[in-house]
Amino acid sequence: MGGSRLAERLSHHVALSRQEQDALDRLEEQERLFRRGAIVISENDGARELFVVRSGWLHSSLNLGDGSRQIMRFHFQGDIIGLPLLAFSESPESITAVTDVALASFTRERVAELFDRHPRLSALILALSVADRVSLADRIASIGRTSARARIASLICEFFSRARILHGAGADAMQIPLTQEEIGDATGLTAVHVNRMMRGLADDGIIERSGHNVRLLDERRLISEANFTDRTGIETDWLPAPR
Amino acid sequence: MGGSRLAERLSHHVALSRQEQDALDRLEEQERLFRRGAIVISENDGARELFVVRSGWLHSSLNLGDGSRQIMRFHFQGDIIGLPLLAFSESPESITAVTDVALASFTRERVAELFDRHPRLSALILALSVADRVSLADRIASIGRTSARARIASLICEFFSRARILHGAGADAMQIPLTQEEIGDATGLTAVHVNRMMRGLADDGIIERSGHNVRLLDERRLISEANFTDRTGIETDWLPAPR
DNA sequence: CGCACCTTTGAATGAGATCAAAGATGGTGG
DNA sequence: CCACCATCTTTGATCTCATTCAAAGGTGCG
Repeated sequence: MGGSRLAERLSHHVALSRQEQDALDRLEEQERLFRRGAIVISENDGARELFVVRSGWLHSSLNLGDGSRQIMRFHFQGDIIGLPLLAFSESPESITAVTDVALASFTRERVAELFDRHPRLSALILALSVADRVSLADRIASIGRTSARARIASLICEFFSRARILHGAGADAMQIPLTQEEIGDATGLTAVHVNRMMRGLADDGIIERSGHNVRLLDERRLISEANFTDRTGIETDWLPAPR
Repeated sequence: MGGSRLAERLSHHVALSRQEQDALDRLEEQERLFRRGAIVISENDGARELFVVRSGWLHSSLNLGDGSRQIMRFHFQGDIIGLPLLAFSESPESITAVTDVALASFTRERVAELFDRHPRLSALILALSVADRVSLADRIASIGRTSARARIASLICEFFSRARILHGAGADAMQIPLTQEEIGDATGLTAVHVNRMMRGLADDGIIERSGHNVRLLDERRLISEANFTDRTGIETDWLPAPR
């Protein structure tokens, strides 16, 4: 089963005290499995729990009235999902499992306890949430002000950058278990146009594709076409003392 | 000078203890003024302080390589700005004063103190930050999946909804001190097209314009065309006990 | 009063959407 | 193990919404 995935994530940034480690372990006592395609939290549902991703890919999305969908963000191991529950009783977004996933669930009362007892962890969670917000802002700029090709390039950059946190820095190839429709829903494009753009990137020798595997051939060019900025490192020197 | 604007904002949601009130007042000891157009925080600058907006409008934006700009979010009285400083040493975004503004500045060490001493305020700040994130997500859906007309409508809805928190629920008219270029930069459109869409909304009897004043004539229709969801109320029953 | 900036309108262009249909892939049950 | 069916990818043709380019009015501030 292994320890807390959130603790793993946080310990990339600070050395956790034993008490902090324990508190985080307790958050992940409840493990739940969902199949590929399962809806973990449904838009406008009274959500009751938050989750930490233990393994797998998910996305959060918004369904527009006319049947179209916007995917806001993808979630990986160590991510906290369902944070909107801290502000709203009905979930503003749907969370869907992209692959089979294992999640650890906990209530917001657990979060209250954490804030009460562990100021440093609380501040760190705020910092992560702020970093997440900045990524969303980057996505807005990508969708609002760049070409279809740049949006696809940017999404690929983001996937590599986030995968490298989990699986080491070197990798130049990875599985992206998404359909072109999902990529379109994340970038504000149609599946057809996603296909043309990905083909374009491959034809120009920037990436190589086979099935859902993507290899970077010219990473520098991809980054520059995407206008991509890596936002993985976060600042921790200001945090309050651990308990 | 008056008390803390952040305290005012938070007291819409919970009754603050005397100690909490005092802690927030201390955050806003330093008042600073900026003229319309001034850049408060510049992208890629080593930012050193956070701010609470005491009065005026600002926006945060990202400048793309090719000279285009994306405005992520507008900020009003009681908003905390510069939160990215909690995660990044260099600001990922620029903050610009849209009107003359008064800001209260404080350091992240003050935030650390707050987390150490006031778990309920900390949790509340996280909740506000999460609510802000949800608004950004709504904006992504608007830009990624809706027509130019709907994006403009949605922005107008957001302005009214936020203005009503500050100035009472009834208002059906307000000043929107933005140029059409700024509206375009926020919605991912060109100024020319913003003009056409606003004219369209006015021609169809949905809004009425004179100068920068906008009056709602058919609010229901505006909301429905915009696919707008109001996200102003936030949940507070889960928060830890006050100190 | 004059100049800079903003708004408005028109005409031409273009990026991405839509519609349609032919391959490829893969999971399921027989 | 393989055949079948649903789903996904790929490609072509056409259309449309928003951009671009251009230029004529407004507005307000110094």
